[in-house]
Order: sequence, then C-alpha cells, then structure tokens
Amino acid sequence: MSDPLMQSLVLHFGEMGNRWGINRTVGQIYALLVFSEAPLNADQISAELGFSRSNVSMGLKELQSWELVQLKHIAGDRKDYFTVPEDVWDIARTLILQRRKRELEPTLTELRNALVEQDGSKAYAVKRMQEIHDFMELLVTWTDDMQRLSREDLDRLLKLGEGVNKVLEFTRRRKES
Amino acid sequence: MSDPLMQSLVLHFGEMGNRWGINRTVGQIYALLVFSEAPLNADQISAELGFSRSNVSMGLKELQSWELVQLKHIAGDRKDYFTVPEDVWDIARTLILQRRKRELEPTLTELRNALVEQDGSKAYAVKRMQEIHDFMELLVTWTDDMQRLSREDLDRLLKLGEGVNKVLEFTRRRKES
DNA sequence: CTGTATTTTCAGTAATTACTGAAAATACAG
DNA sequence: CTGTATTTTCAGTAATTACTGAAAATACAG
Repeated sequence: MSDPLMQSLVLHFGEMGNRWGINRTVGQIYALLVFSEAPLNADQISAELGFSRSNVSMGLKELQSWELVQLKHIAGDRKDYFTVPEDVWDIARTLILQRRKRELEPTLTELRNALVEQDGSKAYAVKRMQEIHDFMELLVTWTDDMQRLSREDLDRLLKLGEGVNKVLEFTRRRKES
Repeated sequence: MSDPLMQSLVLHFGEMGNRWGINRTVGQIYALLVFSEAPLNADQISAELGFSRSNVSMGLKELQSWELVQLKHIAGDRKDYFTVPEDVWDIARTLILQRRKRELEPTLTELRNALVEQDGSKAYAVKRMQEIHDFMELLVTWTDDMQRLSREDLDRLLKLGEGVNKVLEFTRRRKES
C-alpha cells in the first residue's frame, strides 16, 4: 500500500475485527474500501492486502451479507467493483442494525420461548429471564425508533447528550400534572 | 442442571458468546450466574456445566476483568463465591462501558494519532479518518453522558423513543430564534 | 509457622477457524 | 451458443483458540 498511514490503519482495523466478530481479512478489506475513494475490485484488494484471491472473495461475500458494501459496475469492465456508503452515519446505521440482528434478536426469541414454556418453577430464574427480555425488547424498539430519525436529528440528539435530561423535565412534569 | 429451561438458555448464551467476543465457557458461566439466585463457587459451576475446574477458573478471571461478576465470601467457607448485579441496568451499563473500552477506544486513539501525523497527502483517506474519528468521539461522549443519568431517567428516555423528536423541536426552535 | 484447602498457571492436546490453490461454476462479450 | 474472464466453492492445511490435568502458587485456619 502506498500510504503508510493508511496501511497502519488498515492493519489496525484488521486486528479490531476479532473484537467485532469479523475476522482479520474482512476487517482489512473493509477499512481499505472505506479509505479508498474509487471502487475496488477483488484483484486490487487481493494485491493491496496480500491475501489470496479466494480469501478476498469470501471476505467480500461476508461483507455483502452484512450489507456493508455496495456492488458497483464500471462500464466496459467485467469485474465487480465495491464501495461503502459515502456517509459515515449510513455505515453506523447498518452496523447497528446488523449487530442487533445478530446479537440481540436470537436471544430475544430464545427468551420469549422460554417465558412461554415456563411452568412456574424456578421463580428466580424466570424473573431474571423476564427482566433481560424486557430490557432487550426496550433496546430493540429504541434502536428501531432511532433508525427512523433523520441524520440531522440523530446528530442533534447525540450532541445534546446529558442535556437531554433538562429536556426530559418537560415530560416528567407533564406526567405528574 | 435441574431445570431444562435454564439449561437451554445457558447453552444459548454459550453459543452467543462467540458473537459477543467471549467464548462458550465464559458465556455459559455468566448465564448460570445470572439465573442463579445464590452465589456459586467454582466447583459448583464446574459441576453444573461440565467444564474442567481450571477452565472455570480462567472463565471467572475473564469475567472479573470485564467487571461483570462480583466476588462474595460466605462466612466459614474458604471458597470464593460469585454473583452478578441484581439490577439488569447495572449489567447493561458495565457491558456498554466495557465494549466501548475494548471496541471503540483503541481505534479512536489510533485515528487520533493518524490525524496528527497526517501530512496532507491522500486527502480522501484523511477526510474519511476525520469523519470516523468525529463520529466515534461523539458516541463516546454520548455514552459517557448516558452513564451519568439515573436508571429512571434512562428508562424514561428509552421509552420515549421516537417521541424524543417532538421534544427536540424545542431545541431546534430555540436555536433558530 | 504448618498443613490443608483452594485457586492459578501452564504445557500439551483437542477443536475450531482462517487461508490457500486448484477446480468448478457463473457471467457475459461476441 | 462458444470461449474466455471472473467469481465461487471446497478439500486440504496452517494458524489460532479452547480446554484439560497436573503441578505450582496462594490463602488461611489452627
């Protein structure tokens, strides 16, 4: 890779991949695409990162299953080219949606079933299941709501931060009255 | 394990462990502790889950490093007993804090350094680094702010969901005027 | 301080996951 | 439809991670 700065960041994203539930190859491919202005094809990625062509193919398939990359075709070129969304917020949205789908929803389903089949024994465990279930459901509907906000509103909301507390006073008072 | 419902959930949390960046053993130990009312010692865990004593020891150490379990001593008993916080919100708080520490902060540091060392070449890549950096920083300060809210306010805020948009109108109007 | 219960470490091995090269499948220009 | 470029699959192997049993370290009752 030409730029050493970019190189070191690509390697870093590769390492972080582990912690994000994707592997090194996938992490590096993704970072490379994020930092590259022009779309890249599998051969270019393979050459840049030094992974075998087939490994890159698998990595790209995984990124597609996460809906994190977009397939682009260039006129007169038979190869598949890939990019990522221009807007970091779009990337974040997809990432949150996908993690929810993979990390929260299976457990939520499992808990729902457990609570239905529950027969009144093991009261404490059941109580715990209910609590976790309710919390996860809350999180899921909340992220759902957030997905529906515009990029600008989301930005405003995040920047408000703790200040949201003051805004909440309104709701609190409204309820009390 | 006596209860088949609990058993299947413990196994499920073990499987999910992979997606959460912890391994099967750690996932199962944690679920067992969550669903058990009384504190458990390593021998009990080892017997319940069928893992070797040493594996349980390693798992417990990892959970301690995540600050997800609490060590308890029982009078007259020399063994170490473990529990998890009673309140699901406390568990969630810790989880978010720890994930931030492990998944966001290293990358944020890396990006910060990259931006400092940046020499004006590769304008597009640098722009991308800046965007990701800013976004991650926003997320970090926001989760920080949220950690400071009380359990009740947080609950209220999450339940408000999309409705927060209406509340935001205030801020928006205030800025315009 | 001594002896025993308890926990931790660690080398060895088992299990899983990542990666490659070659072969098969697919896509498309002509 | 044919031929070639391109992508995908997959069996084999390399690398990594998980797990065990035994030995070492630690903790503490007496």
